[in-house]
Amino acid sequence: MQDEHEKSRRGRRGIRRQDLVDAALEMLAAEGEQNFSVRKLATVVGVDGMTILHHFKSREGLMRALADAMVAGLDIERPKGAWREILLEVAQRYRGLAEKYPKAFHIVTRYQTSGPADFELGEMVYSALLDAGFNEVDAADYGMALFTLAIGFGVVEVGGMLNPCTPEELAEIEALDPRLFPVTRKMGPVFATDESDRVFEILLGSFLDGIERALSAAKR
Amino acid sequence: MQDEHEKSRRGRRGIRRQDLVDAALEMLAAEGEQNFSVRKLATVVGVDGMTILHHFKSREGLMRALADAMVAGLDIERPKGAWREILLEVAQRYRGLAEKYPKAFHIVTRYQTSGPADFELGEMVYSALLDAGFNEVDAADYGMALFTLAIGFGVVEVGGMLNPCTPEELAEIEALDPRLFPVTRKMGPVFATDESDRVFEILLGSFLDGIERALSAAKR
DNA sequence: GAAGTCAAGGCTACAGTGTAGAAAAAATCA
DNA sequence: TGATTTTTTCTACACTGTAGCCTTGACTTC
Repeated sequence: MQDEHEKSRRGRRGIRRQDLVDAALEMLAAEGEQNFSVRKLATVVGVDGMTILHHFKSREGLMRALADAMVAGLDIERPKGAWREILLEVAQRYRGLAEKYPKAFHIVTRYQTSGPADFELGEMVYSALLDAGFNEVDAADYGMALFTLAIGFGVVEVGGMLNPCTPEELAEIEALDPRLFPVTRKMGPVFATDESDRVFEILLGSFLDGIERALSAAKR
Repeated sequence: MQDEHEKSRRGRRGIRRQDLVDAALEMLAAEGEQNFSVRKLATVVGVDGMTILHHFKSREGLMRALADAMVAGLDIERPKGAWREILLEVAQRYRGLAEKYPKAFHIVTRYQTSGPADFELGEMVYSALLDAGFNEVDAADYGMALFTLAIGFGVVEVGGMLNPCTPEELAEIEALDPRLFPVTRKMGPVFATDESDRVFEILLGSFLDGIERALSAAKR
């Protein structure tokens, strides 16, 4: 917290905190949280394991730093467009982040308590909603809904739920009793196609349309 | 998998698989994944740790069983109402499940690959969407969107992002530069209120409205 | 310059973890 | 009965996060 402005300071052996975060993020995204360990990271970076813990207090402290680094990596420059473009951009960036760190993105939900961690991001979204015509209470609710939608979708997507059915899963569906599960059996082939883009479009589109409807209802 | 139909069979020492799952779920929900261990569970149940691993092959196998047990615990009886009531019910049940197991719900996203694990749940949702007038492709997409929305919201909510701001977080907001973050500062008091119900309502409401719009557009 | 202060970084030790494999005990089958 | 399979336990091993103590270097202060 207090040394937020001197991230690039390096110690005696040239260890920059940012380098540790970058290497940790790469390893975490590649191997997953279960196979990630402080000691493995240490050998990759070439330092003693305890050095890393000295920088982040604990494994959990490191994880928290990684979550912060990820949302900081969104780096959205404030766009000039209307509120709809802004919100769309934010959601797409979150999705891109999830796809960039498939096995690491879920930790964002664990350490991001009470709203967006990045204040610039929040300022951008909430001011867009106020400009659109919401009062402060509604702007807060719809803004939180956007972050919830974006992050929630990302977690579910990288969790694999939107992946096309594997042949084994498809076989499992086709082994179902057609009298008990007629619909699921009939739709089997559809589940074998990639639906993720369409699901994202449906969820975000209906949410943005819902905003428009709420705005026009308020003006009336 | 192969002994799905004989869950209540008990071995020499009267250990039922379901008892292990129940105890594990309770411990996991109470202590969180980080503080959960197979050995701790074993001492609580009163057996050797390796006995549990024999039943579930590995820690990951146990976790997978817990994820399955959670979605099985949704136990939604097929309601008679229109599609809108059915989808609303499913989403609310998922939210209730997340709130029942706050520290455990996120594992659902990790092991639930390619659609809802519970085929009865899927059959219910997809047939409702077909009855509403969707073709099979659209029904699949909108159904997946519902599960994504429900599970994603649950994960974000139990992660704490929708909790009201704590006094410390509020102080942090009020310490921001008013020239750089005018909106965020002005909205501080709003963030200190509980927005979770409203966010759920907004997201689910606009999604269901989006379905209605898509249906009427298709009929035209 | 010298002395003192403090953070960076490394070493060791410890309790706890998941897992593999062998062994014992009970249940099941012939 | 005897043979075999499954359940349960035991033992051992590599690995984990963490605490405490140490050395080293950079910095401040006189």
